[in-house]
Amino acid sequence: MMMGKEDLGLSLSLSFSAEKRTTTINLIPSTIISPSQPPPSSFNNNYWTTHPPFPHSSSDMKTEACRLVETRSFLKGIDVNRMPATAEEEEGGVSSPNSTISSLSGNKRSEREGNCTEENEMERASSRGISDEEDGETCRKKLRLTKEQSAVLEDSFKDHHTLNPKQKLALAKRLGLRPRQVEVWFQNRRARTKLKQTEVDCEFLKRCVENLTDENRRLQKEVQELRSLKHSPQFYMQMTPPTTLTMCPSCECVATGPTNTPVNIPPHRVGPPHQHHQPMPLNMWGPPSTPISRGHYGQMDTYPTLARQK
DNA sequence: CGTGTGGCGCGCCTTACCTCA
DNA sequence: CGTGAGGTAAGGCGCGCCACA
Repeated sequence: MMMGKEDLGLSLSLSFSAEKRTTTINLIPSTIISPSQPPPSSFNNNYWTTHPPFPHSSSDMKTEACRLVETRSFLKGIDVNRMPATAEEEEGGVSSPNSTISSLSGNKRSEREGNCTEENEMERASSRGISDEEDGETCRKKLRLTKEQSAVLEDSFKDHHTLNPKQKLALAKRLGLRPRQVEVWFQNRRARTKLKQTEVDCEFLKRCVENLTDENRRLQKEVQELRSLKHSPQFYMQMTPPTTLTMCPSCECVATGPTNTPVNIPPHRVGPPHQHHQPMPLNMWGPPSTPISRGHYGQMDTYPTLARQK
C-alpha cells in the first residue's frame, strides 16, 4: 500500500535513466553493507528498486558499521525492554485486520501518551532502575534495544521492510517489545536505509559528473584539433569540395559526385550491389543534420564524417 | 456511482536520550 | 568530570489509501 508513495519517491530521487538506476542499485550491496555484514536478501527483493535516494548527510554511512560496535553498549545496560503489561492486552485485541496497531494508531497520540504515563513507563522505569520521581518528570525515556533484539529485527528487516499487523505483533511478542516499538524500529530502519542509498547515489552521481567533465574536456580538445586541421591549406588541397559529398542514409556510405560511387565501404557491407537511397548532402564542417546518439559517437574515435575521410 | 469521513500506516522532520571519545 | 558529536528511539505532523456510510 505504501509502494505508490515509494515509487513516487523514486521518481523524485534522481533523474537517472533506467540504466543508470540499475547501475546504482547494483552498487548498493557492496557499498552500503558493512563488511562484516552479508548483503541482506531484501536487496534482491524490492526495496532498493522502489526506494529513492535523497541527499543527506554523510554521517550515516557509518551507521551500519557502527551498529555492531554500538550494540556493545546494549549489553552494558539493563534490559529495559521486558514485555510490558499492556502488550498482552494489545494482542488480545487482534480480531480484525486492523488489529492491535490499528487500534493503537487509531489513537496514536493518546496511545503514546497513555503508554508513557502509565504502567508501561512505570515498568520501563523500574526496569532501568529509575526512581519514581525521575519517572514522573519526563515521559520520554530512551530505550535501548538489546543486541539480540536488534539482531532479530535486522533479520526480519532483511526479509521484508514493512510489517503487516500480524508480523508486527508476532515480532513484538517474540522480542518482548510493544508493537509500537517494533513499528518505530522499522520506520527508523527504513529511514536509515534510505539515507545510505542516498549516499551511494550521490557518490555515483559524483563519478558521473567527473566522467562527463573529463569527456567534455576531451571532446573540446578534439574539436580544437579538428578546427586547426580544417584551416590547414594542405588539408584543403587533398579534399574534394564538401558539397560534392553525399552519403547514403541507409548504409551511410559516402559517395562523391553525381556518380554516387560509394567510397570507404565497410568490409561487412561488401556483397551484392547495394541500391542506395536518396543521397543526403554531407556537411563536413558543421554539426550533423540529425542528432547522433552518444552511443554512436562512442564507437568512433573521431567525428563521424571526418572519420570516413581518413 | 460519486462523495465525505474516519482509521490506519507510512515518510519525513525533529526531539530527547544515550554512549563514547 | 564536563562536553560535544554521533547514533537512535520516539514524538509530531501531513499525506495517501482504504473501507464504509
